Amino acid sequence: MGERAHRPTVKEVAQRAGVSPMTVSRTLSGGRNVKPEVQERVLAAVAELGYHRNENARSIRPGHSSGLIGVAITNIANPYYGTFALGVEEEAALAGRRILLGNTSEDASREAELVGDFLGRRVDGLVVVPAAASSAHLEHSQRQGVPVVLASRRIEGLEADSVVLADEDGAFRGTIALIDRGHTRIGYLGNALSIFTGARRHTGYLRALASRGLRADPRLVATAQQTVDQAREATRALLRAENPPTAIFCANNRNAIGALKEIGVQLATGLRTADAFPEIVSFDDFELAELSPVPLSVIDHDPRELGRTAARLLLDRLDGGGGEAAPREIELPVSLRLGVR
Amino acid sequence: MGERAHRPTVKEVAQRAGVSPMTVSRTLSGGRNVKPEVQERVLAAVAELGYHRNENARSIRPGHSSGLIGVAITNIANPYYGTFALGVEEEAALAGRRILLGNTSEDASREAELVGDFLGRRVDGLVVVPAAASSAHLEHSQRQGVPVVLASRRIEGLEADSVVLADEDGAFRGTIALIDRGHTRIGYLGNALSIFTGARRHTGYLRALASRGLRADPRLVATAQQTVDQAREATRALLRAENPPTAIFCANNRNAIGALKEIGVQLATGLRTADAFPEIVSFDDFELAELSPVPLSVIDHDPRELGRTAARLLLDRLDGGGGEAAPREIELPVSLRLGVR
DNA sequence: CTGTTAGCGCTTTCAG
DNA sequence: CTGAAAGCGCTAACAG
Repeated sequence: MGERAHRPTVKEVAQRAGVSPMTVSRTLSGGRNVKPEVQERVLAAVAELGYHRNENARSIRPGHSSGLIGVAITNIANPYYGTFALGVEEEAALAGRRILLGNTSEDASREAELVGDFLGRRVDGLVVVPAAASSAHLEHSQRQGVPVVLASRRIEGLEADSVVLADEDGAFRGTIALIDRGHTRIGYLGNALSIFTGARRHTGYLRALASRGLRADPRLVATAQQTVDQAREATRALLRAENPPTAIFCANNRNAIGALKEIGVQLATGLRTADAFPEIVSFDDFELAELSPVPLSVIDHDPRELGRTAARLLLDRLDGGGGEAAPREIELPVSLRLGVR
Repeated sequence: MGERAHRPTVKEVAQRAGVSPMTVSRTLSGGRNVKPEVQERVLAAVAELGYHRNENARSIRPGHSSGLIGVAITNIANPYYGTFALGVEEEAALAGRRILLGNTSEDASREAELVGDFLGRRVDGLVVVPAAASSAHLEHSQRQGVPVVLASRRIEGLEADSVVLADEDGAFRGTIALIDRGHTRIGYLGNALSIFTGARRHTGYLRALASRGLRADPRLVATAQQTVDQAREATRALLRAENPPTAIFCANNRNAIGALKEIGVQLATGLRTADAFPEIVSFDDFELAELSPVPLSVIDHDPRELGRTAARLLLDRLDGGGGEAAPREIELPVSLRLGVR
């Protein structure tokens, strides 16, 4: 397999083409001031040897950059973030850049480590879905001239470009939709309020209730679920309550999927019919939403576009010369799709 | 934001600590042969300046490697591959390595480009879900001493470590299960037969039919769907056929989800009841499978484990000294989960 | 225990 | 149009 474990260098290419390393370098950088026939010889040597410029060596020269973008997300396995990463990757690839991907598992110290590592690899910039509100490591990055773009979540007090969703607006409208359909006991399943989106969506939910003169019942609110299984468990608890909700607002797809799974399983026992179970609104669309056994509406948005936008914000700052411009804060709209099922 | 756009170097740290660059270097590499009190001074300077070793500069020194693993997958947006990437990332992180991620969109030339770029960045190795059977660029990588691990799909004639699923076995068992439930007209939805998994799963399906004396009806076989929407379309065509199938074998999650969506939508019209629709077997589990409106069985496996295994094969070759060992070909078992719904 | 020298692969001067 | 020299940030190897 790796018999001839050797990566050719400029020198070897030069030797083979009978020129100096500089001529090879020039040829590979566009060929300005190199006789066409010499270029041909160089290119031939490159092909024969299978030469690839060492980008790491290039990147240590002053002025040159690594062409790398560090991407730190909280959970690649969530298709939402996978799609987000795809958006970043696409846009980065268009600008000739590559992404370094790391998973933080929603862990702040892991994120700090990751950022440190990224800086060591001389990334040109960072796209981060922050795991927590701590920002020392991100400020550090900025101070070294490595811009940071926050995606999906902002951090209080950190001056950085950011792109987030209209969380509160979406949650508000979704909850209002439930109230309009006659519900007054509306449960809430979301992630921790300490998380940016968690807090904003919860606020939207509360504001909707208040705007219609409804009082929130804290016993119907669960905000600690990170996984589908935890969401199922929370749903089970909600359904077992004395006076269970007739509708549930799910603040993200993990929770909506957990709720629907639990409802599906309980339905399969045949003890109760579908209309005995709560109607659902989900922040985040997800696959097979249309198979929901209960009425379902979805607050829809495009994670890929979120990724693209984050990348574009970063690339603008890197290539667009706007290195010192004021932070841009973008809020992407969401759309309410009623009665997906 | 980037006011003091400056990344400190060893020299500056050395100066600040009143030592030579070598002492800084030694301290950062474990501190062998450096007086503890001097180490402290160095570490203090590092912290004050926010110094990070330039990994790119380190990696050009002989013997040192980049610590990067190039990962080329066909579609990050598919949660299956997202989870796969997570597995690779996890295992790489345990070995102190980072992943460079690229998306090929199932496009062979894009894959070749990506591999070239990865080589330029001096990755230690490659994990590839090959988009096509072409392997020149991968052999090239191996020749330069950069090992390649193939995941999910193998390439005929390429000597490389690989980890794939028991595609044929799974498809065989899934199809047999349908036959055992009395079905004789069994449709097939899969991706192109030119794709490794496509061919293997199709073979398993055919072999199952043949083993029970059933003849495959080519009009019930569709093998060109890459997306959920294409799968829906294909399902619609199948259901509209003169003598429609009473069961469908779906060779991947895109196709199963498309089929279930189409069935769900048709059911919602109320023209026919659920038992008028075909029973489904899906190769690949997926979220909300339990909400299927028709009986569903699943050929289950763990993409994260696939990713971990691929990474481990690569790391073994890199760190385990087994640089020249014969290629290892792993086939992960799959499990048939009958009656998920 | 610490510093000096040299050179990794590359490219920006500066001379031809 | 082409090459020689110098140095990017870092660390083996060799003094001391």
